[in-house]
Amino acid sequence: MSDQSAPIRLLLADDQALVRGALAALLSLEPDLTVVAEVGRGDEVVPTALRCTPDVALLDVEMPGLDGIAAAAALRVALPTCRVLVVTTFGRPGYLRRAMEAGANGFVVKDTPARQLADAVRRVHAGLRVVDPTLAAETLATGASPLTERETDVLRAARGGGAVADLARVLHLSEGTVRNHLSAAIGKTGARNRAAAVRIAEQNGWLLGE
Amino acid sequence: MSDQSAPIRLLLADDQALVRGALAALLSLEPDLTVVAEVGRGDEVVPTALRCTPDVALLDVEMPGLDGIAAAAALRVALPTCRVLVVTTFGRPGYLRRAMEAGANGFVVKDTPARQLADAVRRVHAGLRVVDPTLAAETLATGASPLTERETDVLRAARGGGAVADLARVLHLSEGTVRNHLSAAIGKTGARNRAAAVRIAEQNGWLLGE
DNA sequence: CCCGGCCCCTGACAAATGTCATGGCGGGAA
DNA sequence: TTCCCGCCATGACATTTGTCAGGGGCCGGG
Repeated sequence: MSDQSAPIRLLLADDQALVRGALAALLSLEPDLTVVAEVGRGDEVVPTALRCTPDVALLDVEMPGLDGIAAAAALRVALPTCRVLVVTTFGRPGYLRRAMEAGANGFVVKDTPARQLADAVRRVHAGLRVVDPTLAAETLATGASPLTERETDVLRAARGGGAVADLARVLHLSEGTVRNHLSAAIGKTGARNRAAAVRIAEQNGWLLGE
Repeated sequence: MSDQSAPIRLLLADDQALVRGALAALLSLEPDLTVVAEVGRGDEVVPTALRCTPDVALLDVEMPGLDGIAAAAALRVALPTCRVLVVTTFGRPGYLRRAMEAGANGFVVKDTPARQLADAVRRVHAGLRVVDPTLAAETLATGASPLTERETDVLRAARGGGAVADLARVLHLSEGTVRNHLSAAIGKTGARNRAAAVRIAEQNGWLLGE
């Protein structure tokens, strides 16, 4: 397709070097695609993109430095001509929502067939939106996070498995306040446990952002 | 290398279709390697291998049906001529240990550079062992799991975040017994929490096997 | 044979956790 | 402005959790 025009320039961002390289190999098989840059950290996306001016950036969500959603948002303002395709391991409903709000043009889960990736890239480059339909439905069903900002903070801090006293110290809050927020989060998630609440919130992608 | 002899036949097992396909593309670039089969589930490894008779099998650890370690062990007896290279996302010390005990010939983490993968495959095919040196050291340091079988069971069941009563029901144990096992596990892991104990055990790869 | 390890259970206790009622503070919507 | 609503905080309470000290039964090695 369109072999006569200039190839689509790609930037790959994934923290696992092996899959990064493998994706590069896969996409390089297509004559109309070229990988012009690869990075392994979220905070390298914008600097590298400014240097290499890719047409499309493929961003993983789970990355050190800066998560893929935040990187997408930053890239949006730094290089508006560059389309963003988020490629992630987990089909967390919240991820899709956040990615779209951050201005991503497409969202692909890593267990879609390999052949479809190149098409997704072309679609995104053409200005179309690409979204996994199953995931889209699930996202609509799950809805946005019911958690308040502090509740999210507390839940995030609780992931490590620390006691209330620890969380209070880290968050500069009273122990009672922490317990209140936790209780609220437990109620909203429908869990009966702090641990279960963390798990549920995580699965829904409500705990993004460090 | 050795373009004149028959190419090395490969089987790929990874639950994420995209990385599976990408790895296939990457390895197919090498003239002396051929991908003869791809599967997305652990329990498909042996049947497919018997049909396709690969020389080397690349197995992910996290897979539905059967984890990569168990698949490696099964493959070992079903098709002894086939070498096994475990390729995994997480450098859990316990994974490496278990993989070696299961008869794997090599162990590669997914954030090693892409170029090294083909070499690893060739080394394994030549009968050599391939192991990430950093991870090997860490494995030696961490040692085998100190957890007893029941302690492991209880900890596994506790991942969901259920209360003691729930675990007791699932495991057909008294609540007191569950608490005792949990307490022991907490002590051995050095945690001060059930949740933290689960986290630590998981990170060390002590919770494998459904 | 006896000892030690693992397993299962009991009962009791201290500590952590989850819930509730209550109240003050601030900002945004009606 | 008034009235929510989120946020922070207290204190009190019931429940859950983690710990400890027991007690049995089953093995396998010294």
